[in-house]
Amino acid sequence: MPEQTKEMTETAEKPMRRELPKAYDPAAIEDRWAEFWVRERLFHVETPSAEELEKLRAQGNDVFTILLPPPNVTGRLHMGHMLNQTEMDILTRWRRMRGDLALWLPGTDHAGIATQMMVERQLTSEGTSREALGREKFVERVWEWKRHYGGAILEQMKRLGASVDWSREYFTMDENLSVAVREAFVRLYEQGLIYRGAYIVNWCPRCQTAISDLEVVHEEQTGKLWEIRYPVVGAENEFVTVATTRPETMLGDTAVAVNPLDERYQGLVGKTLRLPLTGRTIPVIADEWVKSDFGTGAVKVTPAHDPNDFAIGQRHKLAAITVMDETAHMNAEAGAYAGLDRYVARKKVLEDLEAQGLLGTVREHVNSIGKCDRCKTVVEPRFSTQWFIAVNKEPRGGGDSMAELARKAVRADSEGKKAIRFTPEMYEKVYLEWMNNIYDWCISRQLWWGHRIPAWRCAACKEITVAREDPEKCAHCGSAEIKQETDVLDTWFSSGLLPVTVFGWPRHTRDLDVFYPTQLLVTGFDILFFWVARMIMLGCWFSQGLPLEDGSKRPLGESVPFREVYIHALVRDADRQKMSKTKGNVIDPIAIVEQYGTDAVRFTLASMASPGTDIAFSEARTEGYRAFANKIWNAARFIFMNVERAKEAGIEVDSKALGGVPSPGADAPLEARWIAAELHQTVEQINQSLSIYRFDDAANCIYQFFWGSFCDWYLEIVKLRLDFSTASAEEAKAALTMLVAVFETALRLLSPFMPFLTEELWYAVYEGDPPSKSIALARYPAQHYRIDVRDIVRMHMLQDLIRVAREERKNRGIPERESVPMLVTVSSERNFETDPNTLISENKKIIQSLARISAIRFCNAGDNRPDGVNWRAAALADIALVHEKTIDVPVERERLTREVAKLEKNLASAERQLGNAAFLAKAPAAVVEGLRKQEAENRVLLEKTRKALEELENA
RNA sequence: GGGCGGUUAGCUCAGCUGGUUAGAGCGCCUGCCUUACAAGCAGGAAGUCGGGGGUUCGAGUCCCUCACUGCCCACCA
Repeated sequence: MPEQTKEMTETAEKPMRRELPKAYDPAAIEDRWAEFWVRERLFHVETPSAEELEKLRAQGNDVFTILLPPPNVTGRLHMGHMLNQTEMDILTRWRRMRGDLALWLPGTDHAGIATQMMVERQLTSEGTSREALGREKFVERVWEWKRHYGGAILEQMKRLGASVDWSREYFTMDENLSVAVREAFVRLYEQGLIYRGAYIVNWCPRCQTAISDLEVVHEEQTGKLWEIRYPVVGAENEFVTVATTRPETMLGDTAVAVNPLDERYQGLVGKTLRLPLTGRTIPVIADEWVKSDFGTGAVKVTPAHDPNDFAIGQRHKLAAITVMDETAHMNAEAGAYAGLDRYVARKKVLEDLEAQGLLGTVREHVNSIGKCDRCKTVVEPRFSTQWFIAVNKEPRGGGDSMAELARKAVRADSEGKKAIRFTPEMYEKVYLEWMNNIYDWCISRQLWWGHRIPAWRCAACKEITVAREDPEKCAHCGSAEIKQETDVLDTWFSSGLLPVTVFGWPRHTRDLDVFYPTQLLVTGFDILFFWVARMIMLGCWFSQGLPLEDGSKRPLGESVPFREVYIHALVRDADRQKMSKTKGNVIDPIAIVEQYGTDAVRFTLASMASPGTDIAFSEARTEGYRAFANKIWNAARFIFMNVERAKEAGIEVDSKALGGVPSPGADAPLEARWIAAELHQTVEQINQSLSIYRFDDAANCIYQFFWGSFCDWYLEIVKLRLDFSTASAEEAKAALTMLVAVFETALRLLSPFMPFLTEELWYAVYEGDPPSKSIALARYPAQHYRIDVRDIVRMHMLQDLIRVAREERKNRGIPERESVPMLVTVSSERNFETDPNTLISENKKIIQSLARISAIRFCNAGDNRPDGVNWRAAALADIALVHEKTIDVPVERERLTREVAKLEKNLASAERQLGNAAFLAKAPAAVVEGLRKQEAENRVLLEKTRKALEELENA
């Protein structure tokens, strides 16, 4: 650790001296600030009283609540988290600085399967197992693990400076949240919307639990389609040939189905077949689901192992024979195959069929197979008893189903208003499409880690008792022989309730009144259905019963869990590949942060976060933004250096000028009025961009302002004003004050994007004693200075003149350090807001300094215009540099020729349009006018350039 | 099988409801250690906006079509 850093750490409160190191070293400051923000509870939000709230609203502000999508307790921070958090932090800091009551709520999710797997792995390495421990001990063990390692990701988040209210941190298995989850379950059960039943569900044989449709990922695979001949009973040489991709399941067949209209099988329906390898007999049935043109047109029906077959089985009252156990090994029903893994059994079944001559044609066949999202094991459809939420069922007594309510929340109402707005809007359609086709949600999981289902089964009457408090006896027959359901709830059930439960639901709390609905949800599309959709369903459902503050019934618009959803992109690697552990291309944000600094990484993500496109994270970009941070740092060094120098000369910056938005008067020099105008435009644009989640626009805008305008031009010009040998004390003081004020404003503007750097420099601006504890609590700049566009035009003219002069210097090979005289002929043909002569004279020093000109001589009206100089046309005037070195004729010829060609092309296009009567008649006046002006300018420029080329040839 | 995106400079991406000569960063070329910054400064080269057709006074922008590419959803054995 460098000496200075060490010293800073020791005096953490007021560490900012003005002797800043030459290069910005984020590592030297970031930890200190991250810790400071947490320790000082800077982002803690006290629930406001009614009066406070009223006051807040009276000033045009409001409550801004945002919920952190809770990462898994098992999680480590990845780039996706960092993008997500950066966006939320930018918005939260921005809203907070604008005066809103900004509450960002953090927490973690218990993540049922993931966490259980983690601990089970640990147990395995210790030579024991979940089963050996028993349920109670195992759960205690998971809690222990959670206490130990569960905070990792939030610690990383603290380090990144996320401005969340840590005092409100929650965990989805906290006591109060568990009570709420149980309440929600009981209510839904009482409303008849949670039911228990035996159906085919997706089963992961490795995790040994049911999983929902969403947790199954489909993959295309080339497999085989086998034809198997089933002999017809009573007709020795007759067969029905079925086609299947899963021959091993034939052991559980209870029928063969054909389409009722299929002529090939007309006579067979109703007949009996002998199921090979088992000897069982099964009927041939007719069902319209069967497609005659697929395979052989005859389908084996295995109700216990396929959802379609299950449906057929229901229609035809077929038995369901389960031939596999929960680990996907064949069970006793599979006879000789019992104990075999499903794929081993498949091989054996095929061999045996082959041996009996019952195997027909084998074809290649592409189909998609479902795999467990978590462990990629092939999912086995399994017939089992599970708990479901009836999302499409209307509640007793009428009303909308959960799904319908969730659709209404997103669809525009009759007045075109939407209770929840998606950005990008496209996701609204995706969401509705899904919600339109939603099936009942399987919420039971055969795990030990999670919210245990509050249902008890009576041994005596077999009835189920669901209760808020653990019951002692059966609610139906009074028997004490009751046992609690062993299953736990899907993790997403509890996280789907978060928007209400974090504020104390089911109790009607003041927090709910104040903070619900939350304003915004920022998340990736990957959990649109898992979480976003479930929150909308459950949030709308349960909050409808909560009256508003004034006691009135809560309308849908106030029932939604959030008013807006911003869906961000996926972070990919530099080659647009999805980051994954197996590919080994995962970029660890912490490693990048350590290398470039948090601010640079945040800025990278923000600047690349344009809606709709994935982010190909490139380190080159981050390197660029580290340079940007360094640029800001050095601008600060320059400013502080001048502040100190001025102090020595008895000039003090007027500190009253700081904290607002600089607004120079009409008597201020051009560059001051110009930079103020630019700053104000930047402020306006950033506020606008952030309000529509255009982080990229906002970031680019401030980058452009700070580097392109403030550093490249304003700082260079202001050096002149701070030169005490030529500038008056008054002039210097005004310039310095303006300089510091613009810089201070820029820091506040930049703060949501780069909180660390700006905090450090902001403290330094105020010599360690700023007006508030943190820049994050200062006011965000707002646009209110009346910009004079003419100042911007004037400055652009000067800049253009300087650029042309610089270019000419290069062309003539004038050494960088040498100053040369410049001749100027003002173009009287063109019309400017200010007389060009005046503009140039008044800003002579600027031109001289920035273009390294020793003296400017006006050669207007053709007088004293010397021969042998090379005239160049700038917008404001023609200029020539006096230098003995001759120009490089071939190079200059090429340049001029190119220039002429370009101008000719432009002119031709303008002329063509202006000669078009239809254009003149139909185009708006401003467009025509603009084109005319441009045409005139082009004509003059072309003439001059042609002449220059001619002179070059003659010389 | 449905649906939704994307295709603009060598690379990564902007370009709002069609309007004057299509932008940025990185990279590249040239010259500079100019007393804030070589993580810098100054200057420069570079695009027939995926192909084709249409609407329009005017198309990167709207429509049709084709190609390539990515993603989401789906119970065809």
